[in-house]
Amino acid sequence: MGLDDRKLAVLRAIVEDYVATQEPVGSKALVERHQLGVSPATVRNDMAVLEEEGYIRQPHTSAGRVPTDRGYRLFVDRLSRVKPLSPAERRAIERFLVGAVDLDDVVHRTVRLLAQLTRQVAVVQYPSLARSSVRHLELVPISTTRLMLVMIADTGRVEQRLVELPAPVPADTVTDLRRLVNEKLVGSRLSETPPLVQALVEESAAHLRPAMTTLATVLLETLVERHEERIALAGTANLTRGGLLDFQGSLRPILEALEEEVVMLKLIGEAESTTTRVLIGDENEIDNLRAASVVSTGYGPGATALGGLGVLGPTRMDYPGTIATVRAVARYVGELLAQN
Amino acid sequence: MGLDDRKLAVLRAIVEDYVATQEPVGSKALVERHQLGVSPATVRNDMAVLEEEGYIRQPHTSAGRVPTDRGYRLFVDRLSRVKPLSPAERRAIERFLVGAVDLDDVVHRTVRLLAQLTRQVAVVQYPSLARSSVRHLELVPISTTRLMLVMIADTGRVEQRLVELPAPVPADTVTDLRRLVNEKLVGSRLSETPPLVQALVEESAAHLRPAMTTLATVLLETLVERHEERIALAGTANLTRGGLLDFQGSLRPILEALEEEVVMLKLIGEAESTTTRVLIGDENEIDNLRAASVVSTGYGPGATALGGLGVLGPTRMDYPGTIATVRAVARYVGELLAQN
DNA sequence: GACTGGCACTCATTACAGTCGAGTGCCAGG
DNA sequence: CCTGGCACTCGACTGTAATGAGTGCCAGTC
Repeated sequence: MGLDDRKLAVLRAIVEDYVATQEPVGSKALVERHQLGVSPATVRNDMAVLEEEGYIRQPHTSAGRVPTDRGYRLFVDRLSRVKPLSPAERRAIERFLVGAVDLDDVVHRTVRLLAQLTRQVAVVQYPSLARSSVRHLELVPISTTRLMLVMIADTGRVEQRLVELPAPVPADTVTDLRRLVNEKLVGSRLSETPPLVQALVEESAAHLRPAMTTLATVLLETLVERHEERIALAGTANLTRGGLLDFQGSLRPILEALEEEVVMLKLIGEAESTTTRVLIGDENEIDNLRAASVVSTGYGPGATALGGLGVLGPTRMDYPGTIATVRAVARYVGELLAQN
Repeated sequence: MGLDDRKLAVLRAIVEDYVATQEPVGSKALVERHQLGVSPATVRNDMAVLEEEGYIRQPHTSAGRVPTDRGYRLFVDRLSRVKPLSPAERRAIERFLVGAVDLDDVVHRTVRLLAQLTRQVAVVQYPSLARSSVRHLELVPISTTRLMLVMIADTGRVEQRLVELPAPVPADTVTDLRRLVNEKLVGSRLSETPPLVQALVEESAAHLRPAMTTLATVLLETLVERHEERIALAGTANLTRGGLLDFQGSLRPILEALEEEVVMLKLIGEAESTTTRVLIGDENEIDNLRAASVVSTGYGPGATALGGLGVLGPTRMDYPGTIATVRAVARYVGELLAQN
């Protein structure tokens, strides 16, 4: 497959023009707008090759060319230069994230910021519980047979669960329970707690045993096993930009996918590290998103990811700009969380 | 304005047919589907009157009639009979809400349930902080100069805030602070706390004074004053049902409005009681929602509302069914929260 | 006075034909 | 290997005609 430099330049030009104008681009328009130094006819020949190789296609015979998913892929991998953020964007990021009062606030601000900067749909995963460690456990008596268990993670996440005790327990028993679980569990990663919890139950004094057992069950079942991951969304209105040309006419499948937390988590939460991933069109494993592209990355202090974030938009998107923005936001959020 | 019984029957028939078919309804079709006992010509005369009074209109001269917002209003106020829930729906509600592990879970399940049953966009407000009372306050030391303040409300809501202390405080000071704030504030409604907090600061011993002051500031500023209200959304994909006929072609304004928490809160969170409100089309004060209708109600254990919930859909919606569902879900949620 | 059948009229929708032009593929020549 | 030229394709647009659902009105009937 002989893709010489000029053919690549043509592909790049096609992608850039198409992203900008949203209209199929013809050979004549190309040579006018880009300094390719050759005639339209030559470009046409190059286009024919590019089409044969599957990088571009014609919507209909008498129309210009449009990049295929494969074309975008090549563009992203080899043709796009990193686009540095504008000072304005840089400032926007900083300004947006100061003054956040709690984790919820940080996440909400982040997702809105991301949606605003990229003008696409933004998704931010809350710091994963599985990768957090326990900072404090609190037991608040609701009644004599009910406790509220509150877990505070080092990332700032707070989860609460109602615990129905098998028998009434006096206040000082609650105090004992609280002391014990904190002594044993504080500081350890949530994924490492099961044996510790087990030990807690076995070592606990007889009068604490029943309460401790139910407590342990709630802890393991609702916090560790089905480690609740959460996400925040913003910018769905951006899906309507570009008329209904993007997403082949219907927003339905996209909106459906966005509402499935599980799906979204799979999409942006899989990353263990802070590398950036780009999924273009049908590279997507989720059928509903075959007409969309996703740019995602992990964020966290250092190179390990606490969670993922990303944006979703039409395959016809400004990849260099989007990638730069997603990375920048992730870095800022990572720093912000590291401060806590 | 002589709207005799038959004219009202005609209006009802028009609304019902139009909601069902989504197409302008003509005089002939009407007499065929409903037992009106008169000829099409007579119906036409009635229609002419209804149109003159502004209850229906013609999209174009040679088309059938479509209800206006005013027509829907009359229908809702005087013509619709309450539609009892089907046993299947009743069961769905019960099944959906058991097994919720915490407040977040309750809210998420509720909003999804509502979206599913009504096949529209559902909005659920978290129990309002302003109307909650304090169940417990916890202070977790992060470092010697940082505390995490965790407030647990009687509704199950948990809020956390970071407190930056002016000077390092030893552990037993934190214990003192914790005891003091709990003694003073537990049990009181959040809206009543300001004087209590004020008193706390003034009465506190000299060595606690500085820490207590900042603590009080955080409490008042981030929890009481800008009482953070939160909402959950679901079912946005339902906006795309009915093609793009509803919402006059663009989902844009609707999606934008849905993302503005403030707007949504105003829409569904204003109700102080558990009465049901129906806003039809341009009765809506929010411009973006002039093409939509909203059915909302307050929910809570008794007649006072802890928060609001509702659905948003096209003006052409099944009002009786939607109203019944919204009420039923609100009642169940109210009961569920009362159990905590 | 209220209802009805009949009839002329309106107008969105659909189908069809024709024109236009952007863009292509191919080829012969430099 | 590149280029100018040329025939060709086909979507977009325009204009016209046919279709038919639905109406408003009127004269006649109960």
